[in-house]
Amino acid sequence: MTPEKTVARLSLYRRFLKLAKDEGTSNVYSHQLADMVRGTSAQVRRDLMALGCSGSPQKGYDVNELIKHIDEFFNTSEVVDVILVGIGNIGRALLSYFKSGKSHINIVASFDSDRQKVDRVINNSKCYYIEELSKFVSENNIKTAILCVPASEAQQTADVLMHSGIKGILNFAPVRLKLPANIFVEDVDITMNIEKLVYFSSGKRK
Amino acid sequence: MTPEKTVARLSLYRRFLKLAKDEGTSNVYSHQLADMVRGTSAQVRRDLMALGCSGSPQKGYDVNELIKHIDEFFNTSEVVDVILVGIGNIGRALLSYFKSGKSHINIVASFDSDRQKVDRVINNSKCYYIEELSKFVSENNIKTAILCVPASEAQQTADVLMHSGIKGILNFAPVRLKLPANIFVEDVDITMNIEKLVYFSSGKRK
DNA sequence: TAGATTGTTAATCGATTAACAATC
DNA sequence: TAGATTGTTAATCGATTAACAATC
Repeated sequence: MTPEKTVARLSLYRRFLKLAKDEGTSNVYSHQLADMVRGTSAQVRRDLMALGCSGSPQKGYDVNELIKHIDEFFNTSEVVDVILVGIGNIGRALLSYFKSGKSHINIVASFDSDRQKVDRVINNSKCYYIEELSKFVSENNIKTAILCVPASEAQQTADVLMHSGIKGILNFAPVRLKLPANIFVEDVDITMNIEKLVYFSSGKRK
Repeated sequence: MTPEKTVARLSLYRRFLKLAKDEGTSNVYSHQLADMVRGTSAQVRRDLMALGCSGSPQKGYDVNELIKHIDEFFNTSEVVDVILVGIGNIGRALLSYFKSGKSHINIVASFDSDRQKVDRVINNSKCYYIEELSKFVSENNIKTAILCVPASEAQQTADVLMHSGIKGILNFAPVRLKLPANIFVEDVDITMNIEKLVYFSSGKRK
């Protein structure tokens, strides 16, 4: 229903708003939020309108009200359990990053095919053997997974995730996963990002 | 000149084509490449046309010719030196990922403000003290940087990068950098990605 | 030939941008 | 009031999609 880009921007607005709130700011203008997302103020107004938020001239938008609405949108009152598959360098970095628990997103368990890693607790989440994944996912009704396995294992692991009932995958493997359209896949493709970056920073930018 | 999305897709095409070549495939059809990028065959044909590549009915496109053209587009014959700032979990993961040297992108040096890390060689790249960054960048004519410092230090580090002559930044810090328009910034915002993922995998997807 | 794919043009779609009266 | 910002509509822009004759 809500377009992908709007969802992405709402997430960024929220981060900015929480910082603003911590600093004691009580109201913001659309152009301040626009700076945050490299967008325009009209775009921000449209996003917030879609969310049912209204502002006023002179005062702009109420920070607390916006946070409340965006929190509702993302349903942050409910903790979402997520699993992570593949304890390599990136996997470990993500576990470390999310252990803070500031977010409503919680990496409840991790999985690896390396027996040496199994049963260890890395950054608050216990590592299980990959074969236990299916059972864990269905028993705990997990819907979202972070996939950090090597490229060569990505597709077969994704298939397991799908059959276990996972509906969304954040894919760090440099491979395009072939999955049915009802599974939402978000690719984080760093090699591609760097190639793009090098291209545009080498003076070929329009 | 070339749109961002096309550049991103070309990078993906190349990866797919190299795999195909290794498997002995000599020609591909637009729909095969379309699968790779979750796009359409018409889109692929347009991208390749923009690149000056032409195919033929029945045979499609010649794999070697495409690789040649895309390599030329990305200028892969020339090794591009890139620096990395911030040896935390993500920084280390990236160094490990790029040490293979398969790509034309080479992380020549890394920088950190922690004296303990300085002078160590982590995954083929020596770590320097952050204060040496400016000198290193200008002396070695570096144009591209990967920024993995904590959010609190991101903006000030980005300012240093800019003043040193960096033109492109891959930003892993969950902060929107404020930089002039001539600096190309690519954000890798994992928190946002996960929030988006959770939203769309929780049944709210259109 | 028949059939799938090509290059290329035209139509569609959606998002962004511009514009402006209403508001505080 | 004057001025900046708001909600909202209309115009623009660009990318995607559809269409189709030409090709091997």
